[in-house]
Amino acid sequence: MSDLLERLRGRGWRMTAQRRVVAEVLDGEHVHLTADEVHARATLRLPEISRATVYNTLGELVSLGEVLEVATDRRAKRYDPNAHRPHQHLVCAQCGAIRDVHPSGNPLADLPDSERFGFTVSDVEVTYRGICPACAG
Amino acid sequence: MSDLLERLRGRGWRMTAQRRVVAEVLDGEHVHLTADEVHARATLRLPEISRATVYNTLGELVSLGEVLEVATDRRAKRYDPNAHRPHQHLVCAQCGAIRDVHPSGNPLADLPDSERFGFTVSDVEVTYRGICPACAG
DNA sequence: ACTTGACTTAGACAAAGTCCATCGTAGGAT
DNA sequence: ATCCTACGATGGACTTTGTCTAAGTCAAGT
Repeated sequence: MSDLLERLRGRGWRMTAQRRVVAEVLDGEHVHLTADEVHARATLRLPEISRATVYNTLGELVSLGEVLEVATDRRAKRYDPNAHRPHQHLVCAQCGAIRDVHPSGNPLADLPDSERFGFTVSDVEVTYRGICPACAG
Repeated sequence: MSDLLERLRGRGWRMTAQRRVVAEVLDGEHVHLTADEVHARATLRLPEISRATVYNTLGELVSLGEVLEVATDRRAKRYDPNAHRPHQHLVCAQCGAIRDVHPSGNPLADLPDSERFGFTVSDVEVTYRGICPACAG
């Protein structure tokens, strides 16, 4: 799926070997990688790529709306390449595994104006927590 | 409200000056403080209290279910003394301010069995994001 | 092919939190 | 009231995750 690369090129993204590799890593595996995991995988293809570049590129992809940042705790942020279809996350409290889920309903609509305290609310993030089948034994 | 201190003592918590001060700081202000903010306030009453002790005590309070940890991004975790009444959070994307909110509806019910992948789902955390009035100018 | 400004790099730096060896003390035992 | 001792506190080193900077490199338009 080099749709991603095409879209980026179409937006005037200057294409470099480093950016291509980072985009391909994210596009290739639909799992939720940390920045360091992206760096590790990128290094396999482009051994000299730097950490800073991986962070910069991930940040750009997030700004462009091509990738979502998922912060479930104070550990490393994870990057979710499934940005085009809205979804929420189901996290195993024991092993940390993450699955994309698609709940019914619109949680934004559940927050009445009287509970918005003057905020301009633009987004809602729902994290379900539980025990995955593997951990439940 | 030294209900908290009473409860802790009743549970066999060994009472020290440091723990009392941390518990009082949390119990006194129903805002969402970071560990460093708790430390700063505790230091006013007990100047020699260490950071490690504040971290340890906060961790114990969380384990005991008296305080909730709120990790909204990769900034510092915040500690929420309002653990007895279920609620969700509204976060300012700019300054990080947090408000408790009470949405209508039950998000747990919005996750159909077909989207649970065999997980035993026990909890859901909803974070609304936006810009607070102060940051909006 | 040249030029230029955007991109990359290594490493220093920073924020938040954890770990550890050692010292101190709360609270039961005497 | 004093003593004991296991539990708690301390400060500093360390770790993890991420940001910043100055200097070098290169993609792409001309």
